[in-house]
Amino acid sequence: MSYYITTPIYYVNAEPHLGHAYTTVVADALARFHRLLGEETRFQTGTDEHGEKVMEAAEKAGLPVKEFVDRISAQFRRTWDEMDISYDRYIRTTSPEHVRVVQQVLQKVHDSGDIYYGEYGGLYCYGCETFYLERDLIDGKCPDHQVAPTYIKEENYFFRMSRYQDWLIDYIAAHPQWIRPERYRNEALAFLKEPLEDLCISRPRSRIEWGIPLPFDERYVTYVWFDALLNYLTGLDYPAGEFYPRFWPGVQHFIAKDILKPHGIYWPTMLKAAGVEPFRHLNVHGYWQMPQGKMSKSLGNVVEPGYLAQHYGIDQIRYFFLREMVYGLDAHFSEEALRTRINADLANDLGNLFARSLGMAFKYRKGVVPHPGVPEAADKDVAADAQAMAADFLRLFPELEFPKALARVWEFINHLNRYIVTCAPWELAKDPGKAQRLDTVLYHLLEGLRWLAALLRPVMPGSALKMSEQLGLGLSLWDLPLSQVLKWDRLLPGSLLKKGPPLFPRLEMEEK
RNA sequence: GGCGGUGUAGCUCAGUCGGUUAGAGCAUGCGGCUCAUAUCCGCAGUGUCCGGGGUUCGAAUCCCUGCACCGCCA
Repeated sequence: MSYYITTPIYYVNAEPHLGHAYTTVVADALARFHRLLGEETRFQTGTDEHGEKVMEAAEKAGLPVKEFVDRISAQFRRTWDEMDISYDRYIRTTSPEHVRVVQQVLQKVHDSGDIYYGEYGGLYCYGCETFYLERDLIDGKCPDHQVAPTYIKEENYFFRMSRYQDWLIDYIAAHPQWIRPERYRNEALAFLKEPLEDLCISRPRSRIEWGIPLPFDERYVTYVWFDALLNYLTGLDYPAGEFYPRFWPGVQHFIAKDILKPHGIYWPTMLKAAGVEPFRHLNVHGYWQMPQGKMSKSLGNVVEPGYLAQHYGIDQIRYFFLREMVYGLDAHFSEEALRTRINADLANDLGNLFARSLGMAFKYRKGVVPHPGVPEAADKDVAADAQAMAADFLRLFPELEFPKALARVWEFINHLNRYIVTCAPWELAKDPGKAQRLDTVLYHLLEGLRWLAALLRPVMPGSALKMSEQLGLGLSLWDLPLSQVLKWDRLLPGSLLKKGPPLFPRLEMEEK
């Protein structure tokens, strides 16, 4: 089974914020997870660069459109690089490959009769890029922009989305997990209770130039969503490239709830019309609620991922994202909550466990992994719990149950901390007759840490690597599929540990 | 206006098919340890499970209703 993991391509009319970062980190963690299991994995992100709003944003910035999109797209890419995002491909909708794919699909759907030419007149808001009905207006103005829309009548091309309504309803009904979590599946079904209208997929060039020309009518460019969604096919070099048959339809799309409609309705019907199998899952997540309410520029509470990463550390942010938000639900964001997680979970529990374990190994055994003796009950408990933790983690992670998966890992961390107190190695060290017992305890501790490093790799890649280095793990204990790494007693007695700075420095809570 | 969700400890949340004294983490208080990043371990709590009514031997859980907040659609 192969995994094709995607984030949305982010719209370049605004700079990267917390929400973009969350989607991207989740997708990255899952991609790393599948790679670790030795599964064929491909992960992609990128930017969506056409449409009227982008033109406007460029104008506002006083830049030629191309220059503007280059700049913002690069900014997104830099942010992901700073956050250790392991994308295999970075898609831009202005790239020639993408333009080619969009035109091919349009032509195909046109040829098969699912695109027709028609006339549409209505009240159009340029800000929303949408036609409005009288009843939707507030005081005759667009509800979002407070601007009176203009009546325009124009001829356009329409995609016969309505033709696939029943098919889509049946497909959703037959595949309960297809759109997940369930609340969003229900929302998609709610859309479909009303008759589906055909989708207007063109914009006249007289009005907007910044888009992909329709292959069958040069007077028009493609509607930005029809263009953007196809990036998922471009990323596999559809239709002739080698990736397409390898990775389609094993697709895991990750999106935030605001773009459920395009992904849950437009996209599957587009695929159906183009003769392409549906994706495997659409994974929809919620919003980060800010302390002052919704995140918005006017409130000045937009959080930049780059700032967080620099201030608190990449892995700290990644951990927080996955631990604090139940996938699919909204969650609260605050720097205070972040600091609390960092100190309580990372510095105190995990970081300190790691430091005290290695500290004792150096103090009592000169940094050499000892040979374990015959295990006692407490030791066997540790080994058994490690196995149980791994089993739970491996089950929960692909179900997107990140908080549960991590909480389970932390149960094991607590177990190891308790194990230390119970066995009291500092007492054993005082009695030469208990040398072998001390060896056994230290070995079990270090071996437990090795399992932690292995499992935390998708979540905190940088820290996991530091752990593996300090544990003296060679490539044979690290760069292998998890199934081979996760075997108790694999840590090699006699191998050398390495000292290092604290994995997760404790933050002072007073400072702000 | 229609549909849906949420409401549980000071805070953030878990509570499967209805079944003993309703749970976790953080914060708080007390005790223990000294290997460790003043960390760790143990103990202690505290609750009108949003209000009201109903079904049931038994309701945080099911039904009705009211309130509050949120989302989607129109």
